[in-house]
Amino acid sequence: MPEYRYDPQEIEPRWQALWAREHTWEVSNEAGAQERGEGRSAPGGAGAQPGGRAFNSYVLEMLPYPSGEPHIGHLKCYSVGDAIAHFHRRLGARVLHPMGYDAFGLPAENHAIKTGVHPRDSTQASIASFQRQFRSWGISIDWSRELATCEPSYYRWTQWIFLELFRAGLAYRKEAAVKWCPKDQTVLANEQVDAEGHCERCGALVEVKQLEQWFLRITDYAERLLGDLDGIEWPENVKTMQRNWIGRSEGAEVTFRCEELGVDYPVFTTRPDTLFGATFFVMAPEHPDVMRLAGGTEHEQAVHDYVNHALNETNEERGNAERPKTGVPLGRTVTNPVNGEQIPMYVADYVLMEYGTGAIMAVPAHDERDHAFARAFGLPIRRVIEAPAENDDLDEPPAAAGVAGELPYTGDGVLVSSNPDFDGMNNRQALSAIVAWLDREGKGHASVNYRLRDWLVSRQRYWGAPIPILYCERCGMVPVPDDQLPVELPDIEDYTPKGRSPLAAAEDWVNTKCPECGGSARRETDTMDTFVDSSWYFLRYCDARNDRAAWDPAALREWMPVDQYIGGVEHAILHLMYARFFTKALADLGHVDFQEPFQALFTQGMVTKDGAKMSKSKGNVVSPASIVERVGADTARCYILFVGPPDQDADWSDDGVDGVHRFLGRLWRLAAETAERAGSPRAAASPEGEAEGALAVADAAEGDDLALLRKTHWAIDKVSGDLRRFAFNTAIAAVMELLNECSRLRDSAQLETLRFALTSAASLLFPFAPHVCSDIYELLRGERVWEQPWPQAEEALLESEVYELVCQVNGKVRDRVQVSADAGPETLKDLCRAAPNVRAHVDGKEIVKEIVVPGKLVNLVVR
RNA sequence: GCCCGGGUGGCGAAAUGGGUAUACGUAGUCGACUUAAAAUCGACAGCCCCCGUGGGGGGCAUGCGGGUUCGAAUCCCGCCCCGGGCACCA
Repeated sequence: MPEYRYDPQEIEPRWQALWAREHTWEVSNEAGAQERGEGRSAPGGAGAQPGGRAFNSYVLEMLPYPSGEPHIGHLKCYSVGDAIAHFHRRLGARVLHPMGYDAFGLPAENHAIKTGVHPRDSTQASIASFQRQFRSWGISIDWSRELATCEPSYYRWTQWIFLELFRAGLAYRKEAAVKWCPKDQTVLANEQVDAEGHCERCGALVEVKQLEQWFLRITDYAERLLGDLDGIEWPENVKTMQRNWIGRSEGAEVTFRCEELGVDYPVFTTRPDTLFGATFFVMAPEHPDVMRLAGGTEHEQAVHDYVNHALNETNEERGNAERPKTGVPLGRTVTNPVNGEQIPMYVADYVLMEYGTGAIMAVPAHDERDHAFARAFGLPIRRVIEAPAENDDLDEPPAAAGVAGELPYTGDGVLVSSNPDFDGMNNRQALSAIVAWLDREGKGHASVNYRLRDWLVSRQRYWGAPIPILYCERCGMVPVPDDQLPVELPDIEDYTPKGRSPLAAAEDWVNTKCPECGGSARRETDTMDTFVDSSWYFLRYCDARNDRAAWDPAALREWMPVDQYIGGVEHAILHLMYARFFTKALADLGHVDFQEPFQALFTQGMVTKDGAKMSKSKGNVVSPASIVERVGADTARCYILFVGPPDQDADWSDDGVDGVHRFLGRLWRLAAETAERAGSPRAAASPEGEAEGALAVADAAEGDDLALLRKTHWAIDKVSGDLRRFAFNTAIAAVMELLNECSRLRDSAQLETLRFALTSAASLLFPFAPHVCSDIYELLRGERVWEQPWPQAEEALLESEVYELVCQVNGKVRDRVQVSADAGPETLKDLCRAAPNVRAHVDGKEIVKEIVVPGKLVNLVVR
């Protein structure tokens, strides 16, 4: 017998070449279009589509940001996604599984600043490297739909969407505070400012500057973004993160009036029940009225200094809730609308301009922050809620609400020292009553507030999609007409930002004609946040080569929403929220007819080395290319899925990789030897009826043949179930068990049985190790495994006519006996009592209870 | 501080609805093949104790302490540790 050597370096390129040559993983839109109206259905399970009718499935991994080479996290993400894509195909789906690149962004631009290499060139080089490696991993991608967000043919439509949002009032300009380096004369991204507030490049103290910025009105969608989370199959932790980010709070808006200036100041509060305990009023340093209020008072200078200082603090400093409260009086008072009291006004940095109205009523008795401020400034603290007497019943307040007698008390209780109408009332009832009263008096109303802020999308950067807006001296802000899109990014020499976007220096490009009046106009020089590019790419894949529209609605109807989205949990908030927002906005504009882009989401865990995140500085980076070169892509992919549950972090171990490599080698060698023995050489297509042949074996099977058949069907059942719950690690373990059984019985079982078992192993392992399994399937059957339906487990072979009954005494296993599968409870009890070691433990004692779990165990309770 | 994950052999892990804890893989030990090694193949293997040639028996083990149950890694209560997210959001 010849010696067989498993050689992935020979096997893998051979199959990759075939898939490329035959465009195996490409799907057209037309075929599906004919089936439209059949109703889409998720692959609920093998045989979910009786009659084998094709259904559509869109399997998508988050598109990579092409920088350098793919890392191990990419390998994990695409190994998971490809396994799902293959599984869906074999269940009968037409699978859309595309690839693209999130190709605009800061790293390429910073690289350009350092080296002068155009971002387009470095990005293109990186994309080439990603393409090469994805092909070398054998990922089943429909390359005909490939895209990069930096191509004009793509960002033309990014710009079109921006203008659609603009025309709908969802994109707008507003002054906003940005980080500004006075020495470099440039706007800085938050990441470019160090913890102490210095410019990363020159070390100068960074200032805050108000500049006109572009925003997208995502806050209009807060309620829908929150509510629609209930209808999608996402991990609970991701939903929770989005809910927290949206941060819905119910409460009331209440108006406090400054009589001296005759100005009303509304505040938002979640606790209108504590209104009678408001003893002062605080405004954020950014509040536009602060200087006007302090003007002419003895505090004017102090307020000026305080505000200046506060505005120049870093987010880290401002955000630290632990540090002592600071602030200064404004020298004015406002009227508390519920009792007419004049309460003093302050400015303090613990109040945020971005939330609510930028001003708060302070209730020091029932809010920890207000309490701390009142203590620091010697302000009155008035208790208006009395905690329930004692925690002597089940309704004890949560520990977080504080101890009953102490202040601040944030729990529930009974209103006191408020007003005869409300005193004695439970605070939750009083809350509604007070809001109703405010409403009647015109002094307030119920209100909902969100933590979510509008999305700042303009960047003073070069390597992004230009914002397609013109500024005409006569007509003002003018959108670039659709027929003039894309607004192409001009080539420039100097990428360093100088006060404005680097694009501002391209005078020829900036100066243009107004499409409305023909007069001179200037282009917007800011570019878009790269998150805009990635907020709609999944739509473009459905119709990637359309040059007349962003997509044909029919194409979206065929594929959207994405059936299974896969990516890192680090995108739980921003990308996934923005993509949902775009989808809803586009639905409102009539461009799509669904509300959620991603029906199901899977978030994969991180891959670490020696327990630490891989990083160049730590020198613990494992490069996928080196692994593939050493042991092949099948091993790399299987290992990353075998090492543990894919949603959890996994630590890379070279020993583990070798183990999986040995396993694939054993499988391939045994298959090759078996093929040789069976005289079924490669490419000589085997005769019809192979599967029936195996079944014929099943009918008559006994002994080792039956054992091997049973193991095979057990594995089919196990892997099918495991794939549905993303338990790839146990699926692979099940195929390992099957192979171990094959090895054990290789000489005692019939050749046909062995061939059937190995064919099944290859079929089941194919979603994880496509090359070697294609090779094995061809060796044993002369057929293409990816064209075969997913195997079905025979019910009859999943059950055995005997099993091992566990015999327990007082819950401890004392013996095991072989019993017939159809034995009744009484028989089982008898057999258990008769077991030798059970008798030893029962002897001389009284059996008080007998528990029977048919198919599993009998437990005798003795005294 | 708040909200999520997680804690099981030397290591990665499994146990899918309360029912045989430790599947599978690693590293390890022993054996076969070999002049030798690697590779490959086969066997053993949670910890402790007892009897014994083979083999068998008992006790203890799923972060810690309680509880529910015939029976708990799994459910409940109270803690400890590790990782992640949010964090002055009124």
